Amino acid sequence: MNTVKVKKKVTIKDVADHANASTSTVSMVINNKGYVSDEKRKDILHSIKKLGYVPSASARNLASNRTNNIGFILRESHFTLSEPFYTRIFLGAEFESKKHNYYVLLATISDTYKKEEDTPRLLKERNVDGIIIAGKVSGELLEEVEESGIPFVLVDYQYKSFPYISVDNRNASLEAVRYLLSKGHTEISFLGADPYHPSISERLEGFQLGMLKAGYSDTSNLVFLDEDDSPTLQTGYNLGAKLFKSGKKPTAVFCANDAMAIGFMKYAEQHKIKIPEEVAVVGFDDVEGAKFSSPPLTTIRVFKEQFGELALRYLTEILNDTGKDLSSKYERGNHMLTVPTELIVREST
Amino acid sequence: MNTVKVKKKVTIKDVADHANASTSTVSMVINNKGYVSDEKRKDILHSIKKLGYVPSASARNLASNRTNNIGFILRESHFTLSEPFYTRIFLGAEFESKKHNYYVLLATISDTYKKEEDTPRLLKERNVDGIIIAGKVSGELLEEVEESGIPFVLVDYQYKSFPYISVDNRNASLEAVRYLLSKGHTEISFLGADPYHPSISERLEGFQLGMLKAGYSDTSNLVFLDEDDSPTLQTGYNLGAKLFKSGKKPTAVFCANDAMAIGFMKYAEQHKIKIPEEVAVVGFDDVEGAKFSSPPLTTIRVFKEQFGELALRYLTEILNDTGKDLSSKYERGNHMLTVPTELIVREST
DNA sequence: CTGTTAGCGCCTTCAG
DNA sequence: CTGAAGGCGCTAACAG
Repeated sequence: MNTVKVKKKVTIKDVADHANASTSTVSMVINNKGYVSDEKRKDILHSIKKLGYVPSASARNLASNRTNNIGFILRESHFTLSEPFYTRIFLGAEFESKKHNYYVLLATISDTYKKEEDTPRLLKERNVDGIIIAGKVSGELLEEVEESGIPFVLVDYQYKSFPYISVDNRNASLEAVRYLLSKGHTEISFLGADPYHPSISERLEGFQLGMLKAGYSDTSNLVFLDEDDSPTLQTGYNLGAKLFKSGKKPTAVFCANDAMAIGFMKYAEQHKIKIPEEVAVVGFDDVEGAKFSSPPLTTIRVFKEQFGELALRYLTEILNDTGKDLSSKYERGNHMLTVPTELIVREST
Repeated sequence: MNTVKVKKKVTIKDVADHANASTSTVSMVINNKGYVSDEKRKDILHSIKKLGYVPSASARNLASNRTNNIGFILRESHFTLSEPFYTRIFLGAEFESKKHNYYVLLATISDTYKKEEDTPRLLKERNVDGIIIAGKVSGELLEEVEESGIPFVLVDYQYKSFPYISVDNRNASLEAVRYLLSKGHTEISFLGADPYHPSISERLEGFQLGMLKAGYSDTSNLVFLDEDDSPTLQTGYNLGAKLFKSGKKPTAVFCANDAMAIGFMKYAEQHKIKIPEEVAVVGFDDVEGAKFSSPPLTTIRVFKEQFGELALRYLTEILNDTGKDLSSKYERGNHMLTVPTELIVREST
């Protein structure tokens, strides 16, 4: 048995006594609710500090029927990716949660999610007030979450008309194209994969829009898509091969993401194609490796932490909905919030 | 305002009524305490399932004065490293936590920790039953945690005589040396940095021990240490330069970690030194990149997830200490648990 | 604007 | 071995 130093727990009652107030007044002060005279409030705050009072989470949760927890659900494989994309999103949420006095509970799910069986404990036990779901996950899980009635938001993924937060892919791509055009490029190729993924198709659309605005209405023979594969290094490499073997000679290539861009550059390097002299390359994401590729990659930076921040803020606003009409604030069509991006120019252009 | 589907909450009382038992009996069944007749237990379990009863965390926490949370404290910079070392440790803890019905609350702290000011909320609010601290963190934080009286354990770090879990560095290094010896190498060099870090010094000791056992008692001129720097790619590169310029001609190099090993191989590649023909290289950690280095690196795999698992299990055992003498189980000297390793042979040897 | 008073849902003695 | 009853610390009406 351990000898544990138990500083006798100080409760709300102790504070009330010390400040000559009632527990309910103290409660109001703590929760910033109702009206308390300035003087009393000051007394109470003083007593709280003096006694070192810290409210018991379980007690207030029990009484108020909240949990003060936000769930963050994520596929395990996404979490351990060496590119800490989702990790940063989580971090953003965790950081923001401090401001709103929530705790973030992380739940990882396997890639082969099975309804019921794999239901995250925090959902089963309803131990959260709201849920953030990051990245592509099983539709079954999403249905379960929706059925639970717990407010939730998707991040970097879309499904049905569920609320979500995404990168402003179209505008970002548009900016990239404008930049390339401004550097004098006109033969610009787009390399993509998994074109049915919303993010990818939006990036393609942004590309097409940018070209269209510059007067290039037909880009079809400049777009290279790998429909079967996902946008990886290898895919970029393969499409690079395909592109050059097709006889096309674009002066610039815009890739659907950094991984593909880096794969493409690898192909170029091995085939003595000089970057940026012969072909300029732009990626998308600004992954850690983009800075260290050779040459360092010009790309569109996505502010990962902001994803998490926004998601958390969105939920807290719903949860503390004081009657303001949130829908007017958020629903522009069924589109939700977008996180900003920034073009980072390095040496590949 | 949302229309929320509220499946009326089913409480322990509902279960008790349904099963013709009292709430306390139900409670006992849930918590596996006391004696309940088999028949009643079966009835109760049946009712629980039938009604879909899930105990309320806050209620039971309030009543039992526990939180059912384990805190996981980690430096933010460690968390977002592109090598998901700590992320995996966290994952291991999270995974194991499910078995013990705990939630894991992650708290990141900045690299410039300031007592009081930066104290993680979960500590301040005492919202955890136990704490896992991963990686090197500020001593101030550690003192605070100790003062709190909350049981804790360090992972991959040591401080004073606080309980910790580490890699079995000595044995692992010993194994690496034995392996190299078995391949006929005798001139084996050790490359290290930050030699005052416990892990590094233990690896060096393992190396020395291995050499000693094989009859090479003096390894001093085979050991290259960078005292000022940490074991990074760059350090490995630099020590490679130093090694070869020193005129030494080892046939094998054992590096304190993979980063250094990869840096060393980069130097070798640039200077046309063939690996493994001229120099065999062994690393330590088995980072993601080890598989993709050229050549793929022979190294010692550390089971990251097990760190988290062990840490969590250690805490739960302390927390549920039923009177068994834990100290006898854990304290071998002040040394604590170690996670196993495995030699992974690839093409660099 | 402040104090009184029920519970929130569960655990835990303590009789029976 | 089982049931009754009190209380964990706080919030939320409701009086005053």
